[in-house]
Amino acid sequence: MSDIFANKIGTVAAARNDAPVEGSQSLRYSPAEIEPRWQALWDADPSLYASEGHDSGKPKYYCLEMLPYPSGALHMGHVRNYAIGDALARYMWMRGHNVLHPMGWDAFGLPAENAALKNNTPPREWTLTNITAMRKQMKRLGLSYDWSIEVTTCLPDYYRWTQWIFLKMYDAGLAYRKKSKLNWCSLCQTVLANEQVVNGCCWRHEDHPVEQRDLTQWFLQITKYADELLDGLDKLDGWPEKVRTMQRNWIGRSEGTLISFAVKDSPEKVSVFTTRVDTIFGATSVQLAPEHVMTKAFAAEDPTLAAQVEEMIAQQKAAREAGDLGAIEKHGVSTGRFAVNPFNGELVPIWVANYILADYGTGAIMSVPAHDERDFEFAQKYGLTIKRVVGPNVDTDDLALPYTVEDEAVLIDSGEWTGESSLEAQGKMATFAKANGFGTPTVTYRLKDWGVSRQRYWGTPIPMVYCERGHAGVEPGGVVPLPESALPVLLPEKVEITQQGGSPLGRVPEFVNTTCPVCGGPAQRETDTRDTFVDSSWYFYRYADAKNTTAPFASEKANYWFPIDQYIGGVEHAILHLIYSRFWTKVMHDLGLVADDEPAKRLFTQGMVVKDGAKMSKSKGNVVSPDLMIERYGADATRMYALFAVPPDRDLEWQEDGLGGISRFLNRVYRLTLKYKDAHRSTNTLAGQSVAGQQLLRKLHQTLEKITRDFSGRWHFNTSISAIMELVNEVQAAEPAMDSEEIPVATVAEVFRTLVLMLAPFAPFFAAELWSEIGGKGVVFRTPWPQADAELAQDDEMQVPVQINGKLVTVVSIAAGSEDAAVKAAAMTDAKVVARLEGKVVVKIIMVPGRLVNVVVK
RNA sequence: GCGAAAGUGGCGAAAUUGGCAGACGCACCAGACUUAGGAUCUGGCGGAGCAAUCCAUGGGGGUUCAAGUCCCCCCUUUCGCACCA
Repeated sequence: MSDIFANKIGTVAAARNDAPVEGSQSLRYSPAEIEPRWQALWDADPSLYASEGHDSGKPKYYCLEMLPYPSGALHMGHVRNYAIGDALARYMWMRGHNVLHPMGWDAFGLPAENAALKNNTPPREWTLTNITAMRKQMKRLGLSYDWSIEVTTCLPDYYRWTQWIFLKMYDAGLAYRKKSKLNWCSLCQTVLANEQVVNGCCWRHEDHPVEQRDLTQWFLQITKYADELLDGLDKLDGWPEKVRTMQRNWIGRSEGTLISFAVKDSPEKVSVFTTRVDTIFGATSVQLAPEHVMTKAFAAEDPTLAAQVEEMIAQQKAAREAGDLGAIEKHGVSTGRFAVNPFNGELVPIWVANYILADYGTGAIMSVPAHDERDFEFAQKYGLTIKRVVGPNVDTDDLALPYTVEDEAVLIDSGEWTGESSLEAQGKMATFAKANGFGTPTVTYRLKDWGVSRQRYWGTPIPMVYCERGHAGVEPGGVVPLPESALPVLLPEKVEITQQGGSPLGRVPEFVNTTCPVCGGPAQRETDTRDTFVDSSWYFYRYADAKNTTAPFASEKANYWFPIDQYIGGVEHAILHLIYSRFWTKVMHDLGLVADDEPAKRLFTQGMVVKDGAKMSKSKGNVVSPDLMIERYGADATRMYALFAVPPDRDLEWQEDGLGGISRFLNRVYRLTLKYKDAHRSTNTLAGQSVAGQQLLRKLHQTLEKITRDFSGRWHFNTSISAIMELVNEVQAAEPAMDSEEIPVATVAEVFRTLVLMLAPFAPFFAAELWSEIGGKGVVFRTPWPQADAELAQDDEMQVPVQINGKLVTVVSIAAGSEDAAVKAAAMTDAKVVARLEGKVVVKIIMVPGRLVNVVVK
């Protein structure tokens, strides 16, 4: 490839018509001329960014940035994300890796339908047009994606396999249909997963509260993997702690006990979930959620209670809609009924309370006011009994309540368990409850199964039909999965999209009406489509084998590339995409499709791009267009600025003036490189080295060391780039010495060659241009990364600060590697030090080898 | 309320292990060159002071020969969670 490429370089360079005047101070590099020229060249060679075979002998490296939604235009957040990924991918190539660096489109979703309504353009057309525009922008930015394996989730060659995996999940019992209460966004006209509800509002409409609706929907059984998802987090030490914590909280695993309380004068029992069974002797009431079945049963016999519960539910709904659930005051109402504490036979009143969540645990609790803050608050309000049963020791009298400590606490007034430690009692009492048939140790999760049905058009059709008449094993109207041979279930093109409720596909008879694949009788297709987060849960596997027409991918190919070595994206996906795709990977692992059970070894979440202190958004009017920046300063400068301004994990405050600085820097490099380009052709390599030459080489190798270290470690590209700037400042200062050849020509050549290579990951067009100018062989970003020479980087002198009582007095210069005694002598004989020591008594002298001398005086 | 991260010049920031606070860049100031340019080059640029020197990393305490960095308390900002029994 490189030979062909070198020829192309020659052709283009020769064809250029604006050869700059060498040595001119006003020489300016023109990104507008350089960048499109190289872009055209790269675009014409699809093999340029393609990964090599598995037998390439190189270590593999899978570098992945999160795929965008094709909204129509890249924003600065994208540019930043991709600039980071691209620098890394190019660097890994130069370090001799076989790199997979793909890009695709998360192309299903509601905005396409909204656009269709607004502009009367079909979603498919709108989406594909946007993809074309954004792909062009990415190319303009010079991003090194392998476009031959591009993945577009809304095309049948992709969603066919999303359907296929769904069928596998159905077979494995992981996909099921159930009626339940679901979050409904009236603006989106569809249900939402729990993960898509933010502060009680829709994730797409931040100020619009979701409603609860009873619907029959498809679910994926992510809860089956709750423990695996949780335990897996411990091994993901290449993920930010913040993301791991968010996922742990989201999963919300909680170990406890189910305790069954008998209801007085009733055959019914009420089951409560508690993590503190050790406090059960202090239970002074049972609290039911307003939506609890027993609440309903009691209310049915008691109109007053029914009205009160009704009001409670209404109030809660209002609070949710005001987006202020947290502020709602606890209140409740007694049912007049009693439950029996199975541990001591005590009768406790049954209440209904608004702070009991219907969908967590059993929707009922035992209330222990002395040892739970919420129960305490509630009991105080209603004057319920507060009975203390745990304390630091058995004799404690005065104790501030509620007392919620469980480590180092012991039980009081708790029958045969009195005096036991809380933690031990928890185990023993659960066992006792189980042995006596009124309790079970239980684990509860906050995580709920993932509702994936959406009442929208622009999504992956669900490959299921409902057999009208039914047949053996299937009742009339029952679910029948389609066979693999029926895939893909194509999304019909001509669909009227309206804002009215119900799935748009339901209004397309040709789609709905079909035949049952088992009995051949009439059947109706499922008309909901799937949540787009399903599409993006496995897209990165498809890159490994994007053209496969007989399977989602060949396992052998996926197993070569996975896990992803570095995944880069925004933190906003911490518990959406990133938990779904972990789940999906575990499922595919269990289905035998992939070897690993985690998709990505390392995750990096970059900071936001902000302007005037706020996230860029159209509504705030503070959006900076990448296209405009490229026009003004070029893609290289724009990308480099995004990396230079701030470390990649922090928020970036966009300041266009800073971009001007990068542009000037590149200009300087351009002028200098061209001025000395003849050095690369010089045959005069015999000249000896001079002090000035040695100094320049030292700086060069120090810079190289630093950048190499930054790439493998902290990714502080801002300091990598400032190190290159420092180097260039020194090169510029050395101009006279280079002109006079005091610095040998061979050294000049080495400096510029290395400089261009170091710039290649950050400014690819620019580096390619200069590489061709200095006669570099092959493609610059496939050229091996230069090796830093530790010996050349070694300083021959060191600057040792000298302090008196910790305050800096002077800095002494001394030969590098000098003995401590010599450094001490140099410090103590320094004129400034001598003057300051006059009349003082030296108590001791602290020597930090190679770093500092501190003289402690009295 | 709970949890996490952060707070350093006019601005973005740097300081790898407790060891010269402010690298690099922006803005600004002065100068040079000029067929005036949003070009380039040179120098300056935390505060006070003529200077020696002193003060300074959100505030207050502490540990240490030495603290932006470690410990304690407080303030502010951002993010996440928010009755999860």
